[in-house]
Order: sequence, then structure tokens, then C-alpha cells
Amino acid sequence: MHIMAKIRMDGAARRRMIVESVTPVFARKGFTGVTTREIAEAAGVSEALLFRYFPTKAALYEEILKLGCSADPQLARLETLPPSTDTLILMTYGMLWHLVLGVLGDRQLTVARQRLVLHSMMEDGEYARFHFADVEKQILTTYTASLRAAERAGDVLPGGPAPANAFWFGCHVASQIALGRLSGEGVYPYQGDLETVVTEAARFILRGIGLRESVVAVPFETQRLAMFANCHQDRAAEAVCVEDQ
Amino acid sequence: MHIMAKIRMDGAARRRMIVESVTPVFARKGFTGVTTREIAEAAGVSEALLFRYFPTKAALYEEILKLGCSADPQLARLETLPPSTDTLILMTYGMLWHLVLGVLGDRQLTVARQRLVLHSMMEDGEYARFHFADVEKQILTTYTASLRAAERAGDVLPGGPAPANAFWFGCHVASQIALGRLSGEGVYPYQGDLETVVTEAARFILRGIGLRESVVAVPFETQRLAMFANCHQDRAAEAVCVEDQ
DNA sequence: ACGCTAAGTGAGTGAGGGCTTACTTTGCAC
DNA sequence: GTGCAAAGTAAGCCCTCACTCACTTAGCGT
Repeated sequence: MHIMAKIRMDGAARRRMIVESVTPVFARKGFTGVTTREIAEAAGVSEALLFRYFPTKAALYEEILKLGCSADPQLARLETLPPSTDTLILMTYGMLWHLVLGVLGDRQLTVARQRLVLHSMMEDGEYARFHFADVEKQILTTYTASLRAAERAGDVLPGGPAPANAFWFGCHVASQIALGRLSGEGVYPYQGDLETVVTEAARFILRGIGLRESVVAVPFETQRLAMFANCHQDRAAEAVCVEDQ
Repeated sequence: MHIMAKIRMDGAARRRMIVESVTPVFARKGFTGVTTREIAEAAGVSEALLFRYFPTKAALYEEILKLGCSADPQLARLETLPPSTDTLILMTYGMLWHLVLGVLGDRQLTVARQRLVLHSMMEDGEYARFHFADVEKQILTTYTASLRAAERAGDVLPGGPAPANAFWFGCHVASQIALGRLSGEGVYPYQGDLETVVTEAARFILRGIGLRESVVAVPFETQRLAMFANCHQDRAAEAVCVEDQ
């Protein structure tokens, strides 16, 4: 007998462990692209055990999707920010950094989520719709509030897109840059290094939603974002501790 | 004996016919998601015949990718446009209309191409890289020239992104809107109907690359695009004639 | 010490995957 | 008409896939 599962775990722990270790595999190759043997190997477990915990391969996949749907805890933090032009800018840079660089939160999870959403969009789109509805619910009110605040402050030109659309268009730029880098080396022939591209993208988005030049041109001090990220990492550290226990 | 291939064709014609009828199937389900039996059925041909023309399933797929790479003939038309702010605007609207609405050219082919590129980006990205390099080669010089012309005309604010990046960021918005609609009903919860979204997106992009309000705010008369599209349809009609022959 | 339950597995199974083979049919040159 | 090359197919072959079963092992309450 080969030792596959080195240590014996109780049901719940094993389930979680399987889902976690298998997520990136599904993310990389898609549902049909992965075999249950690969899955088992990735989880360090026999195929038979897999099927003790999940009745079918599809059920395991759905479990992963559900888990990916769970709200990003750091997003809650956004609601604590005051509605303002500054917040709008912070959100834009934050989104880009998050989606493209994977700063803030677990990079692997972020990438996995992107892939799952993409797979969904290429199939029936149901999961993607759900996911975006969730994102909207979590972010849009803050975003809209900040956009309105910026308007009141005279920082935004009239005739811009509806707030929801402004938000999504910004997301589109960020997601597509991220998508272009999913396969390792980027596929888009941008000019300049990644940092430049991200900065230019941020300004592109801010101009796009109608912010005045005087606001857009101000360089973004990354400390703010770093602080934001740190707060979250503390939280992540906590979570790990709990899990280890 | 069942009649599968209703009419007898010579080798070259059958090859073309198979590739054409099979492209949307691969596009929808991805390489691993499709069986050779499905492929054969889609082509209205026996599996055996498939394998007479293509040594493996992978070879058939590659053939499709290569064909998808062949330049869009209408793109050549772009080069005939004078470099100007107007051309920049036309290109932006044209891109959106092309990618999202599928006007200009064969809609089904456009969608198939998008899916194939996406599949590639989620795997090794090689085909996507090739495709984008091609797009860049075909469009970027005209785009850059028009952006420079706009600058000279005083229509664009300083401090915008590098021309190549401006182009790609615009593409990103358009592709992502299109991607959100691949599965039928759109997955992004935009505000307003599709036409509104596309118009807002166009303005978002034009603002994003730094065009002045005075230029962006001008409503776009769709006749120009329609004219452009018509020109192409004439060409398409020609092509069909040649093919029928 | 000793069951008893739950964790875990090796060795399959049938279905369906890509691909082949041995054959039939069709058009056409003569 | 007849021969023949090319178009076309039915019927599998073998392998891998998702999934199962009969079994062994570890921990734990008594």
C-alpha cells in the first residue's frame, strides 16, 4: 500500500483541503481539461477517496465555484472609506493592483477566480452573472457615492457614463490586462513595463469616467494602497492561525 | 449505408467546408470539450472522413487557428483613411461595433475568433500572442498616426498613455463587453440598453486616451460607420461569388 | 484489550474517447 | 461499358475516463 494521504484527517478538514488544493488545477485547465486522476494527485489522495467526499467530478467543481463566490472579506473594508474623489482614485488603483498584480489577498485565489469566471462566461454565464451581481452589491454603492461626491466637488466633467457603467468599464480594462497575463508571459504587446502599463491604465480609467485633468495627473502615492493591503494581510494571517489550529 | 455527405466534393472543397462548419463548435466548447463524433456530425460527415483529411483532432484545431489568424480583409481599408481626430473616433466606434455588435464582417466568425483567442489565453497564450501581434501590425500605425494628428490639432490633452497602450486599453473595454455577451444574455449588470452602453463605452475610451471634451461630446453620426460597413459588405459579396464559382 | 466507526485505498468496470481498417460508391477517362 | 482512383463509410479497436467495490487501517470510547 502506498501512502497517499500522509496524515489522517477528519471529514470536514479533508474536504476543505481537497477543494483548496484542487482549485488551481481546475482553474488552469478548465472542467473538461482535467482528469479525476490529476485531481486526486494534486490533492495527494486516492481517486476513491475523492469520490467518497464528492459524488461526481461536477459536484466537486460546483463546490469550488460556490466557494469562489464567497465575498472577498477585504471588500467590506471599502465601505468604511468616506465617499470622495480620493476614494474613487484609491478604488481604481486598488482594483488594478488587485486584479493585475494580485496584491491584496491570496494571489492564487484571485487568479483561480478569474479563470472560473472566464470559463463561466464562455459557457452559460450563470456563475459569472452571479459573481458580478455580488461584486456590484459589494462595491457599487461606495463607488457611486464617491463618484457623486467627486461631482459635487467639481472634480468630474458632465456627460460621463452612468456610475454603474463607469465602474464596469474600469473593471474591463483591469480584467483584460489581468486576463492577458493568465498564461504567464503577457499576450498583449504593451509599451513599457507592467508598472507603467498599470499606472497608465489607472489614468485612462479615471479620465474615462470623466475626472478632470487636475485630479488625474496627481501622482498616486502607493503608501495608501500598501496600508490598505497591510490591514488585509493582518486579517489573512488571523485566518491562517484559525485554520492551523 | 446512411447518406452523410450528401454531395461528393473534391478534397480541397471538403477540407474548407469541414474547417468552416467545425469552427463554431470548437469555439463554443473548447478543444477538450468537443468529441470527434460531434465534430463529424457538425460537418455532416463520417468520423472516418474527418481523419482522412486531418491526421488528428489537434491538427484540425490548429488548422482552424491558422485560418482565424488570416488578416481581416476590411482592416486594410483602415489604411486608406487620413490620419485625424475623426479617424480616431471612427476607429473607436468601429472597434466597439465590430467586437460587440458584430457589424462589419461575419458575426459568427467574429464570435468564433473571440472564443478561440480566449481559450488560448487561458492555456499557453501562444495563439493569442500571435493574433494580437497581427492586429497590432495591421492597425497600430494608423491608430498612432491619427493620435499624433489629433495631438497636433490640439484635440488631445498631454499626459495620456503611450499610443499602443491607448489602443489596447480601448480594445480591452470593447472585448470585455463582447466577452460578457458570449453566453447569450449579457453577464454584466450595466445600466441602460446595449446601444447606450456602447455609446458610453466609446466616450469612456475617447476620454481615456485624452481627447478633449469638445471632441468627445460631439454625437457620432452612424452613417459614417454604415458607409464603412457597406463598403466591406460589397467586398464580402465579391468573395462569396468567387467561392461559389 | 477490543470492537466499531470512519478514513483510506488497490484494483477494477463500463462507457465513451480518439483513431483505424476493410470495405462500398461515385465520377470519369478511355 | 469497364477499370480505377478518389470520396466516402460501418464497424470496430484500444485506451483513458469517471466512477465503484471489497477491502485494510487508524483512532477512540469503554
